[in-house]
Amino acid sequence: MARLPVYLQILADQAAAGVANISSEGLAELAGVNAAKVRKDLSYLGSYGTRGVGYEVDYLVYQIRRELGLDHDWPVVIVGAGNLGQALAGYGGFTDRGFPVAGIVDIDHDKVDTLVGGARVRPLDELPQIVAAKNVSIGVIATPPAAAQDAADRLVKAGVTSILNFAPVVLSVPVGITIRKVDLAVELQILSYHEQRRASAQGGQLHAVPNEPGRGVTA
Amino acid sequence: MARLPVYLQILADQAAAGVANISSEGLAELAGVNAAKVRKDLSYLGSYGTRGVGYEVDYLVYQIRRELGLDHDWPVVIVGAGNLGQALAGYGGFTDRGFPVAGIVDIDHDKVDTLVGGARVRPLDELPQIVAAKNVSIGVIATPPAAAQDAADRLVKAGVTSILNFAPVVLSVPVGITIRKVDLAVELQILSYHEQRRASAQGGQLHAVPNEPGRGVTA
DNA sequence: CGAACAATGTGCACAGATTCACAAGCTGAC
DNA sequence: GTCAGCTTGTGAATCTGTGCACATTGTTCG
Ligand SMILES: NC(=O)c1ccc[n+]([C@@H]2O[C@H](COP(=O)([O-])OP(=O)(O)OC[C@H]3O[C@@H](n4cnc5c(N)ncnc54)[C@H](O)[C@@H]3O)[C@@H](O)[C@H]2O)c1
Ligand SMILES: NC(=O)c1ccc[n+]([C@@H]2O[C@H](COP(=O)([O-])OP(=O)(O)OC[C@H]3O[C@@H](n4cnc5c(N)ncnc54)[C@H](O)[C@@H]3O)[C@@H](O)[C@H]2O)c1
Repeated sequence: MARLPVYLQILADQAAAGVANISSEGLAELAGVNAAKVRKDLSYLGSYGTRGVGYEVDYLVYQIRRELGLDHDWPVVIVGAGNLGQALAGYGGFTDRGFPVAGIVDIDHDKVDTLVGGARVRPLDELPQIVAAKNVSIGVIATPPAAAQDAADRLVKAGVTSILNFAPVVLSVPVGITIRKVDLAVELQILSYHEQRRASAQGGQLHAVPNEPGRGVTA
Repeated sequence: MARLPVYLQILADQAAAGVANISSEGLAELAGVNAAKVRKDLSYLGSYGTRGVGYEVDYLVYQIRRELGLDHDWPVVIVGAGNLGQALAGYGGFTDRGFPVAGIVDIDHDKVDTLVGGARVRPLDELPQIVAAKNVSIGVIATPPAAAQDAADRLVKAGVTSILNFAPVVLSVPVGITIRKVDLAVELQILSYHEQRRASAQGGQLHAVPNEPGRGVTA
């Protein structure tokens, strides 16, 4: 399930805050979902909650980590050292969460050998060596859209089996390769869609939002 | 539906490439989804496809734009001018797609008045003025996790009704506010989950991927 | 020890999304 | 003008995911 990472993050927070046990209801509240859903999800792990008490936070963290394959690091290679690639490479949050940056490559010779976030940008040609040396299986594409397919092909050829794509294009990859796309413009368009409906819902006055009668989350 | 933006992007590409008509099957192929799904989605727009021919690309683009509320610009305000905030502000792709950056604010006085991507960083206090002056209804949160809830509260108070959140925390907002979260670590964890399953699927040898026997997309 | 209590795990019903299959409709060629 | 060939639009079957409700089980306190 795609909700496990969310639980994991919340549980890690709670553990850090010294919480030892949590009920499905408590976790559901924090995650903004239904309590029954939480129990179903956790029971899928063959999980061990204690009736009358709840779940032991530490053990749950361990279980989810194990299920997600986070019991060891997954080095990541970034293709494209532009605006976004640099922000990603310079961001410490990935290493903390088990995704160290094994390398970042760029086709532009002016960018090669510059430093971003502690890593030196390497030429695109060295991608296979980086992948092989660090046993990388996850690649991140942060190139312009026109170059994204080429980047994907190179990653696959180098041996990467999972790709996270930030370029707003649909990539074509061999079967067996897992690919996920993060398109920020799409996210904004979904928001504008909601704004649109909000505006055209009778009355049409903007910014007239019923405030504070209960805090909820609109998924 | 959350697929409309994807169709829109593909159709815009096709239009730019000079394609005048497209069949549901063609579009489905490009979007990596089922053809019947495409037809259902488009028929929801009360759309006009021509039997025997397909859909007129330009008109479809117009229809989807209209449905998504993209017939006019939606100015966006960014809270937090760090790594990510700067990358977002400096990225031209948003303006091109109808989401100009109305302003970017930061709590750090050292960052205020610096230039990022053509915009000058403004102090956090000026958020209400920016929102009011440009009639902003979409806010983007690019602050550290600990400050994200505060940023959300300020955005809501200033009159923003939709929020895109990059901080890895679950935000609590009044009902009526639309919120979407983009958590890159979650995306990576989902990839590692697939890697995990790949590795533990009998055999366990990494990087042994059946190459090129048909190019598909693993959603 | 036993009873009240608390919270899990799951059967079941329901709602929404997905896919299939096919009738209806348009186009173009002969 | 008619017919063959495509392609849409949609009814129906199916699948997936969600949420309720409750029996079950462990805990705590008298
Ligand atoms: N910057 C953002 O905030 C943002 C937001 C949403 C989407 N995106 C998308 O992310 C991608 C990168 O954006 P950006 O702002 O960093 O662009 P950018 O132009 O700043 O950086 C692109 C980098 O990729 C390099 N490059 C070009 N072709 C390459 C190739 N074949 N192999 C390797 N490297 C290559 C370029 O030299 C450049 O350094 C784009 O597709 C963009 O649409 C960016
Ligand atoms: N950089 C990335 O690639 C990346 C990737 C994934 C997630 N994120 C998330 O995005 C967020 C920002 O990341 P970053 O790398 O840009 O961090 P950063 O530390 O570089 O920047 C954060 C900025 O927010 C400002 N800030 C702090 N408190 C504020 C407040 N209350 N109001 C307004 N501004 C405030 C800080 O002054 C700073 O300039 C973080 O939550 C991070 O987890 C970043």
